[in-house]
Amino acid sequence: MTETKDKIVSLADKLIRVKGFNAFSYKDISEPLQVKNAAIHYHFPTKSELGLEVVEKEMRTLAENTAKWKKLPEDEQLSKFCGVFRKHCNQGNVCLMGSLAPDYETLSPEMQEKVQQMASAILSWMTHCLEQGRKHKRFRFKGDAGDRALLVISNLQSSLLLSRVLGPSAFSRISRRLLEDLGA
Amino acid sequence: MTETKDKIVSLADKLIRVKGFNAFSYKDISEPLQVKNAAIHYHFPTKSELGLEVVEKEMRTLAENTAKWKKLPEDEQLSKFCGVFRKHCNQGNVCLMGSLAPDYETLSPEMQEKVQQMASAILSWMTHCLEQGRKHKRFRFKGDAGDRALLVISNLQSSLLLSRVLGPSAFSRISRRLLEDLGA
DNA sequence: TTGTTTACTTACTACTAAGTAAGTAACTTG
DNA sequence: CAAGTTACTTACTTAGTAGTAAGTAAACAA
Repeated sequence: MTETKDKIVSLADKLIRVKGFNAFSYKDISEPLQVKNAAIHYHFPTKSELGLEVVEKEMRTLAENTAKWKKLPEDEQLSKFCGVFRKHCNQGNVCLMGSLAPDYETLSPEMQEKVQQMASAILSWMTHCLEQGRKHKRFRFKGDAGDRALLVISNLQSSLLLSRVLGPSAFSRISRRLLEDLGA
Repeated sequence: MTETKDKIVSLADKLIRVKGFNAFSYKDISEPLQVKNAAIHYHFPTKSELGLEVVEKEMRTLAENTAKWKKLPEDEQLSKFCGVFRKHCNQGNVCLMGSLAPDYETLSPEMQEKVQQMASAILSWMTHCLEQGRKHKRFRFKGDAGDRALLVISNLQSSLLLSRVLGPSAFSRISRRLLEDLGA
């Protein structure tokens, strides 16, 4: 991948998180990178294909991270996962899911499918993490691990959204309560 | 308020929830209502003013509902509140906060302030509900009621977003766990 | 009855969006 | 060294977008 192509994807990622997929334009990318909008179309013929690459990159990052954390105790794995969200919070970003889910109905079928895949990947990792963590007495919680995973993900996702509106304390209040509830 | 003006606001509300504030256009309103786009500008000179009216209407509805529920036990109040979200889920809507928070940075200062007010109103109602509910032994939970209120709101908000992507079971799984956790 | 307001329409402007066709300079490969 | 490929630019099209100025028919008010 060329330098420019990388920069386009990174900037698109940032723009999706800050402004939303439908609100950013090619000008928001071409101007700061000092290229013409046709240069973006050269690398990504359509906006949808650019969006796909952003989501795919995020999924690769998730896979890399979880692989890296694999040998840690589950409570520490979860803590690392929260750390990714904290970092985004500090940078004024929301998570990709939190940005793309509201726009879901306006996305191309290809992007819809990719977003679905990302959601499933996150959910299955979190489910596994909680399940194993409970088995290893790192977590204490009631009910199905899959249900609990949905709760944790939804809390982290919304904490970034609410932080936008209510200030960054929303994130820290939510994430702290979350981890305490799990007995982590 | 005239009939047309009412219909414009209702349709804008639906469009914000389904497509997002930046993704809907005046054509999405003028065509189904069989008026010209200038008619919308007559009632709402700018898109921002239309958005403000949608949020204000939502805040009035919230105030009406909570007033109506005031004498119910707190667990039933919360159940009614969840019912509003369930209804939206069934209609394929997300909540206004869930739709407007990701677009927050692209909104006019006036809309940003109004969205903030809405978030504060929801949070303060939920906090009061949980606080009183715990006092009246209707709820059991650890920690500050305000923190818990943030968790509940963030779960409901994200449950609608995730339902878009993962199907409506996400809502029911999250809301069921939520209520069980509170001992409601 | 005349003047004013309400609720629009007609016809338009200024702008921005994504996307494309053709050209080009530099690098790579046989 | 020639041919092709890569990574763009130039210049453009098409199709929207929010928003506006001027006109109008009907209802209402003095």
